[in-house]
Amino acid sequence: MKSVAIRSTMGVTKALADLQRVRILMLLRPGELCVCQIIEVLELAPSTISKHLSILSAAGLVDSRKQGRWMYYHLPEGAAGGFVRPVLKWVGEALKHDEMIEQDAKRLRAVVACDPGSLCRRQREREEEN
Amino acid sequence: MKSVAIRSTMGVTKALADLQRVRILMLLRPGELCVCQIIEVLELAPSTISKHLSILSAAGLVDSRKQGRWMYYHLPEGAAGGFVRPVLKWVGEALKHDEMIEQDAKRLRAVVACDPGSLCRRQREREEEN
DNA sequence: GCGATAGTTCGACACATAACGAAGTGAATA
DNA sequence: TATTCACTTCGTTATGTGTCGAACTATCGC
Repeated sequence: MKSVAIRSTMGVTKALADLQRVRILMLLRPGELCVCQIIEVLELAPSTISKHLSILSAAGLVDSRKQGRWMYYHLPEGAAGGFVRPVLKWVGEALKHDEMIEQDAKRLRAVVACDPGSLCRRQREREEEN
Repeated sequence: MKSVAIRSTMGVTKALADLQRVRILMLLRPGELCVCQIIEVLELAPSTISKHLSILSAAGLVDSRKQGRWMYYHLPEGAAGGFVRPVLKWVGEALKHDEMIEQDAKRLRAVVACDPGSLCRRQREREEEN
C-alpha cells in the first residue's frame, strides 16, 4: 500500500538506473526512432530492447506510436512529459559531451541514413549467419 | 574504459533507484542527521544504513562530517552539490507531499526531539532484547 | 488466406544488489 | 590503558534484474 508519488518517482529513477536505457533516451533526443534503429545502434537482442522500452514507457520517459508494422518511440512532449522533463533535461545535460553517447549519436546518424526496411533486412541476414 | 560523464551520471541514477536511499535523502532535507537517527526512522540494520550512505556519498548526493564518535550526513552545499542539485530538487518536489515521506518526516521530528545519545542507548537495549 | 516480417511476451539463466550479523576501526570515557 | 561505543567493512544469503532465444501477435504483400 505504497503512496502514488513514490511509486511513479521510483519508476523513473529505476528506469534511469540502467546504462542501456539511458543510451536509448539519449538516442531519442533528436527525434523519434523505430525499434530496429535502436537495436542497430545498441547491438542488443530485439527482446532486450523491447523490454527496456516497456520499462521506459511505464515510467513515462518515452511515448510511442504505431505505424503499420513499425513502432516509433519518442521522448514525451507537451503536458505528457511535464513530470519527467526536468530529469530528462538533467541527464541530457550531464551526458551531452560524453564519449560513449557521442559515439552512439554517430552510429545513429549512419543508421538513419538507410531506411528502416533495409535495416531490418540487414539484421535478419546477420541473424542467419549464426 | 567508460567515459567519465556516464560513470558519474549512472552513479547518481543508480543511487536514486532504491527506496531506502531516497527516503534518506528526503530525511536530510531539513538538515544534517547522524547515522543513528536515520537508523531509528528507517528501522534497518546499522550496517545496511551505512552501506546506503556510502553509496549516496560516492554518488555525491550527500556529504559527511565526523564529530567525535558521531558521523553527520547532509545534502551537499555550494559548489560541491552543483552537479546533483537539479536531480535532488526534482526528487524533493516529486515526493514533497508523499504519504510515506511525510510519515518519515513525522517520525524524524519525534526522533530529533531526543538527543542522539539516548537514541543509541535505546537501539542497544532493543538489540539486547532479541 | 498465407507466408513473411516488426515487435512483444515468456521462460531460463547469470549476475547484481539489498539485507543481515559478525568482526573490525577509531574516538571518547572510565 | 582498557573498555565502551558509533559506525564501517566483510561475508553470506535471498531477491531483483538484464540478457537471450523461442514462441506469440499483429500487420503487410502476394
